[in-house]
Order: sequence, then structure tokens, then C-alpha cells
Amino acid sequence: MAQGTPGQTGQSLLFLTDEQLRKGIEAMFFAYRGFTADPDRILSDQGYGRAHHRAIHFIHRSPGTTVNNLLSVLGVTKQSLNRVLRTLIEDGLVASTVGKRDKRERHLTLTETGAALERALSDAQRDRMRHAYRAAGPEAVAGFRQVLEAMMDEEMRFYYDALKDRSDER
Amino acid sequence: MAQGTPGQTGQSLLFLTDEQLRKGIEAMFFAYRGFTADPDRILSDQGYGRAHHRAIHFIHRSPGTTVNNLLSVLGVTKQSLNRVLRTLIEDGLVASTVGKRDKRERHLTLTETGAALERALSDAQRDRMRHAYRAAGPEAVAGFRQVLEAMMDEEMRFYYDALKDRSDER
DNA sequence: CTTGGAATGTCAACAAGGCTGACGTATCTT
DNA sequence: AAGATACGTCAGCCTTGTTGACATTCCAAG
Repeated sequence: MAQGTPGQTGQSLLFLTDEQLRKGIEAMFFAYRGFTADPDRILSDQGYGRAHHRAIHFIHRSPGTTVNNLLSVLGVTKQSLNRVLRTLIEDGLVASTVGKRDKRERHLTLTETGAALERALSDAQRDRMRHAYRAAGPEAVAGFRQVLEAMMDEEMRFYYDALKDRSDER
Repeated sequence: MAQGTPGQTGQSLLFLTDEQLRKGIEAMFFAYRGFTADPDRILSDQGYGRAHHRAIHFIHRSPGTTVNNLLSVLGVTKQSLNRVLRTLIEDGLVASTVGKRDKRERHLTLTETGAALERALSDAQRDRMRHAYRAAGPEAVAGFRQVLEAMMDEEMRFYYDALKDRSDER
């Protein structure tokens, strides 16, 4: 497993040892646990799960989105999503309105109550993210994003890019 | 929401807008999907799931570990882990030996077959990680790790740090 | 030495949330 | 009129989380 000679970047090419990569893998594993921990707590108090969180998040992000759209972003089957969506609609967190142009479509939006839960969830998640960002500093954040973006499937990057972020504009 | 005066890093302190944080949240979401996609494919071919992967990974990392140890790292109930462990033992991927000093304990190690599957899984995952690392570059990788480490729960960082990583030693 | 509590691991049963397959209805498109 | 599309639903399965009950083993107090 010869690694060749060092490059000219000043950074060793050896930074890609199996050990290093393994460390990155575990970092993802443990960090993701932390990442979901706070919302999970809030949700389980209300009898919801992570699946509800995802639905709420993406409805909030794209108000008026259709069921089909949501399916693509979430990458689950309609039966799976429907179960979650049904409870959210029954509980009055999500409103489903028949499409104006295409009456087959249902447009999904958060109600006031739904928006309130969304805020609680994303506040908790943002607090942790903010804390991590502050601890690591702006340059680390840029690197963080670069690596994550490179780790996505092409298809997912499409949906990811759909979210506007002013910091990308310059 | 005044952000105070700019620091001396040359980076704006305003980098912590809700939008920026939200983008980071989605980056985690989509990247984690990619991160698990390859192993998931390999596993489902063999009738296993992500839980089996986690068990295999951490047994490989700490050969001879006990069930209790594994429970702490994985953060699931022993009953949940046991089911997974049982199938792995039945299928001859994991060996469970009664503790020598304390006969209540079971020490877990991978068999040859188990090690082979571990290799297949971590090869796939490392390939993606390596690709992401190469695309982003060494400095981005450092930032990536910093942010992820800051995002973990204290408790998890303890287990995370237990994994040796030579790149940390200098 | 015995005995009771703590630790370790196993078995059983249930729930959430994935999945596939089949089907019904309304609507749009050709 | 016919076929395609969007959505909902029923039924049934699997994985993986949960709690509760229980057996075994160890250890320390009496």
C-alpha cells in the first residue's frame, strides 16, 4: 500500500489513510446522533417520530409542495409518507388543499400549530448547529459543508441546491 | 439580534444566519443518506440491516468487547442489540465467548466471514468518504471533523475519542 | 457460608416506520 | 374514448426500536 510521494500542497497525501477515513465515518455516526437527539426528544413527547419531523421540515421549506414532490425529496414510498401525513392532517398541523390548476394534486402547507412545532424543532436543531459552528469557526464550517456536499448522491444534491442560501451568492 | 463587532479572522460573524444554519441542517440530512446508502445496499442483499452494520463495525473496532460495552456505544437497549447479535452469531459472523474472569460477560469478536463482510462494508463506505475528502481537500476535511466533533453529545465524544487516529498525534 | 442485590444476557411481545403489491377514484392528456 | 398520472387506502411483511419478565453469575454483608 505505498502512498507515493508527498504533494506540493504542503498537506500530506497520507491524509487518506484507512484510519483517517474510519475516523471520519465514526464522526458522521456520532454527530448524526447528536444532530437528531434534540428534535427526537420534542417529538416523542407529542407522539411523533423522526418521519413526522422530516415531513414538517420540507413542507415548511416549500409551502404548497405536492405529495409527489415530497416523496422525491424524502425518498420513501407514498404508503409510508401517507401514514405520517394522515396523522399530521388529522391533528391539524398540516393543511392539504386540492390543486387549482391540476385538481389531482394536493398542496401541503403548515397550519399555525404546525408552524409552531416546526419552529420548536428547528430552533432546537439550529441551537446545536450554531453551537458547533461557533466552536469550530467559519473556516471549519466552510470545510464541513464542502465535504458533506461531496458526500451526497447527485440526485440529492439537486434537492439540496434548491434551498436558497445567501452565503452562496458571493 | 445584534451580532457584535467583527472578529479578527476576516470572516464575518454574520455567518450564523438562520438560513445558513438551515442549510447546514439539510446538508447533514442529505449527506447522511449518501453516507449510509452503499453499505445499506450490500446489507440488504444479505438480509441484514443498518443495525447489523453498526454491530459489526464496533466489534471490529474493539475485538473482544462485551455486550454491555457495545450497548453504551450504540445507544440502544440490550434487547434490541441482542436480536441483531443473535442472528450474526447464528450465521457465523460473530463469535461469542464466555468471559474468563467474569462468566456473565460475553466477549464478541468477528469470525473470518464476519471480518470479510466488515471489509466489504467499510470499503464501500470509505470509498465514498475518500471521494468526498479528495473533492473537498485536506483543509475542508479538518473543518468537517471539527464541526462534527462539536456537534456530538459529550458522552458520545468519549467513545469517539477512544478510536485511535494517528493524524491527531501531531 | 449463605444470601440478597447488582450486573449480564436471553426470551417474548408490541410499536413505529420502512417496504411491496393491488386496487379505486379523480383528473388530465391525447 | 383510452391511457397516463396523482393520490389515497388496504393488507401484509420486515427491521429495529421499546418494555417486561426471567435466568445466570458475581460479590459483598451478615
